Amino acid sequence: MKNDPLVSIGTIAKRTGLSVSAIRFYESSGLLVATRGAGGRRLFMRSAIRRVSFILISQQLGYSLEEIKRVLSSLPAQRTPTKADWQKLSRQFSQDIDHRIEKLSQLKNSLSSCIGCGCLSLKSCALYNPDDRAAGLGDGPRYLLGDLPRNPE
Amino acid sequence: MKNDPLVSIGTIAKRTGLSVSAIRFYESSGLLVATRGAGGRRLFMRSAIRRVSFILISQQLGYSLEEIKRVLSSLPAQRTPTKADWQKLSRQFSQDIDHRIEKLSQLKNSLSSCIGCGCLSLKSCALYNPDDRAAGLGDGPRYLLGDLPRNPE
DNA sequence: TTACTACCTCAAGTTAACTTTAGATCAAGG
DNA sequence: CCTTGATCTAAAGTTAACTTGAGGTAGTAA
Repeated sequence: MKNDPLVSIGTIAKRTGLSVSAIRFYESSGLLVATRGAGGRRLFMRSAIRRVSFILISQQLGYSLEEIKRVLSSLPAQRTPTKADWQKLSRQFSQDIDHRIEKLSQLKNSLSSCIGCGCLSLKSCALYNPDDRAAGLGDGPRYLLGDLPRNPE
Repeated sequence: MKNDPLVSIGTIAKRTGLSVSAIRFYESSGLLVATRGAGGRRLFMRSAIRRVSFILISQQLGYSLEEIKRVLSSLPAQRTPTKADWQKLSRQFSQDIDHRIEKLSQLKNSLSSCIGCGCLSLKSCALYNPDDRAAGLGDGPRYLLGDLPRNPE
């Protein structure tokens, strides 16, 4: 049993720290695949544990389940993914992490120049108005960090 | 009007890129304070723009509105915050950013050692089982990255 | 005067990511 | 044989963070 290639939902839950219901939910959303055994019970390949791990890490990086699903769809659902399969995802992941680190560094820099300026002068604060330090122009919308808007009104 | 100390909700919306309804929502949740003018219209201090900026940035860092509210509660709600007021928050923020950068770097390291190991051997993968590289012990739950669980079942 | 446009309130709707509840099945242990 | 524990399904509930809708007021432009 210990080395059975197919494991129960409870095992996945214990090994990943997730709830059984969450794993059921992941399966029903198509993030995981399971065959069925006696009495309709889900049977997962052991590699599903790794898949769940990947999902959890991705979530911490801020990906939605939909996005994760898209990324994971490049993995073979049927056979156990190979080294090369994971390597591809990992490289992509690594780049994304670099991206995030860079964004955070930028944010930190903006923040310290903001401390410098005292965060009081709206016209010169780098955090408030990053593209427009020298300008003092009109008063249209100014987005923060350059990656909004999110405004549909 | 341009330098009026009190501004309309529409102005806040334009300057922050947020929707009017979101700002209304923030006020009703206690994240922003407004007085009322003619016909019950909200009047915000100009400093509310900065406050909203702070909220947006914090959200990008993954804080919930509740947490942000807690942090912002250390700012004076009535008078316009001073340089020192913002500096305190900024320093705290900076530390948090450092923290996140460090976590991401760790993640990236784990990831590359995982590429090294091929992500196939569950017993030796650093990402899968960071605390337990040498061990090969029993099969209790193993959490990722050391900061779960989130499992209430 | 008639349109706009910006604003108001209150209630209900939305989406993501799960959890909870209720009622049923099934294998193993005492 | 009976109970316990793990599992199942289907449907409804939950929380955060907003948006949308309905119906109304108020000031400004043609």
